[in-house]
Amino acid sequence: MRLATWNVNSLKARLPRVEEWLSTFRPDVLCMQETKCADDAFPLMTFQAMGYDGVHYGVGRWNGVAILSRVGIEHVVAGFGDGDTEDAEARLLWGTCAGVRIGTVYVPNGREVGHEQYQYKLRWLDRLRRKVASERPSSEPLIVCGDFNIAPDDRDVYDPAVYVGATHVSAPERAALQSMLDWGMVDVFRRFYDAGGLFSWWDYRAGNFHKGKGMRIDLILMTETLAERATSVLIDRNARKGKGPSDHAPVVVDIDVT
DNA sequence: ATGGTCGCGCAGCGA
Repeated sequence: MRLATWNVNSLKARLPRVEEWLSTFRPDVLCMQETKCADDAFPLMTFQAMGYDGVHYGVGRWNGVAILSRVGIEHVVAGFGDGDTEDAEARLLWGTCAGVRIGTVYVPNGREVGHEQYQYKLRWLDRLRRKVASERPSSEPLIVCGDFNIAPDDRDVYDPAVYVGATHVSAPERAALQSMLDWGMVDVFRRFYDAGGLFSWWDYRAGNFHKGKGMRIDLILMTETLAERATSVLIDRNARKGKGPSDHAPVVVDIDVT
């Protein structure tokens, strides 16, 4: 199975790039974040014409998540579906593709440390951890991928000094991510790369992409039973180049599920 | 030149 995650930063603005990318990589599953569209504006037929089924959860303008699959999508759940009051923002969507339970996540940005949005981010991450643990036993195949808005460690930012005191690197955020890893999820990218300087997001401003000033905040977490079958991972930074890119690059994993 | 970007949606905010 080839699975990818990509924060597209508006599906409407990015559709030509997404179509081009799909036809090149032909993933079995593509999880998207920040579609910024409502469900009735999701261009499902465009994807169907390319052989993909798709589900979307969004209310327009901000956030919005989607899953495309050419190996089927079943048991779709929008949001946490944990019985508590549903989050007002569309940041989480689940589906089962070829027997693998998959969640696409757009973790809140947090704005700045201590901000009300930062507290929301930490609460959201804790709720995600509980949701993940209730979704499947850690011994079973489970993938949670997307824009976590967390750089797992200092290798994942271009200059740790720049980010002292900032969101995305704070100890509580990293601890929240670590608690999911402790439960049994693997940041599969790190199974293949030890180096720093390998990023998935670069600010549009000030030519940061061309200066190599980025962060790795788009993650594919999977349970060990899948991670041990992963055969390759890459961040397609070519997708960040050229005219009209998202500020995020897709992350792709190949898993031998035969 | 002394900042430098996008997207949404039409001002200014969020990232």
